[in-house]
Amino acid sequence: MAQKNRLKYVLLGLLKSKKQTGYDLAKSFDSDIGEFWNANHSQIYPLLKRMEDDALIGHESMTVGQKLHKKQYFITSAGQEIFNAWLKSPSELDNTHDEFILKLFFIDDAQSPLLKPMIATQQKYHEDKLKQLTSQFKQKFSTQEKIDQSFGHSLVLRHAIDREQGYSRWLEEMLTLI
Amino acid sequence: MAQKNRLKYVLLGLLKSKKQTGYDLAKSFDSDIGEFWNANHSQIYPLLKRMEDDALIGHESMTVGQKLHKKQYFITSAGQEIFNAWLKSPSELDNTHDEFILKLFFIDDAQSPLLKPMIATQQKYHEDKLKQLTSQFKQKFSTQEKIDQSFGHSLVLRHAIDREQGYSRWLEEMLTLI
DNA sequence: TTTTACATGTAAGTCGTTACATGATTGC
DNA sequence: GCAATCATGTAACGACTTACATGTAAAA
Repeated sequence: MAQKNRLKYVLLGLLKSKKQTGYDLAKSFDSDIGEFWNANHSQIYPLLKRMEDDALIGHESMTVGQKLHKKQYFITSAGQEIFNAWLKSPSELDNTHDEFILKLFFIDDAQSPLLKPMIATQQKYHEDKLKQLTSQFKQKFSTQEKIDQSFGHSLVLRHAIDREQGYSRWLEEMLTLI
Repeated sequence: MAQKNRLKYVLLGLLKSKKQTGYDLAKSFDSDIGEFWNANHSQIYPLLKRMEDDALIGHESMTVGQKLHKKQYFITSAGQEIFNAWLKSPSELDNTHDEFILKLFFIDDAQSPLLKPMIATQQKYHEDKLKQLTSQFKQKFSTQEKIDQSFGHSLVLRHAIDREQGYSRWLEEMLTLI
């Protein structure tokens, strides 16, 4: 019953490249992957425990300094297997929950005074986003070598950039229609 | 604590134009608005009750045939007010949960044999989607008059079409890179 | 008459967010 | 010494999905 738990696969995917603590994993969502997936530590820690119960991951305990305990999680072969199976499985697409789009749907009148300010706010938002993504791409993928090393990541960032450009074009076009 | 409840505003928005039963509202998500928002009747019925408790909506009971009871819901002035306030409030954007993008992120190697079939599947999906959206647009907005009557809805559909076109272009470009 | 659509609910479970709670280490 | 960051958890709650449950009306 209920939902997908794709976060499980995200965590496996992140652990595939290196051993990490729950804290490290949580941080990944602030940069990198945060562009299209999110999770808080309060969701991550319990899930890591469940995944360990299912033998998809394991951990090594470490002590840093005098008494700070860390858990370095790693992926097991069973984890590798279900991750690979997931990669090969059919993909689903949940609809974006874009509140601006939702509001727009309900604005019947092209002359509504709400439209222009709403569009302006969105333009600002998506232009900022575009700038941010573009600089992120330049920073992360400055050489062909770096692209080759994280090919999928580069494609995904490229897509995010395309998406923002498309969004901006659409907003621009809207203005000509009102 | 926790989440947005934008569904409340969707229901208010739908009730703004006409009185409807819970069943009617649930059906709206199969067509129209379903393109970018979804809800099941099991979520809708309890929410309608709560909204009525909050005096945002009311209902008239009707009997169809011999004994079938219907509840025709309508929006109250309080409901109108909070709906209008929502339209004017800042909009948030939840990230798309696109499983294909997520998988792609984890594919480091441009030579991975997984890539081509994954892309092919996505191309098929988004081409079909595009065709479906295009015919929907033609059917719903065949005249300028119809566009003017549901201006926001037309813009939203246009956006969905743009999005699919952009997605397809990006997939096409990916193929040239591998 | 039989199937499809109309119509309304409840139950159980997972997902995800916000808040609560605690403590150690490192850099300034 | 103090602030920022590292580090790990739990609690409460709302959102959403899937399944269970029931019955009527209209159309084929």
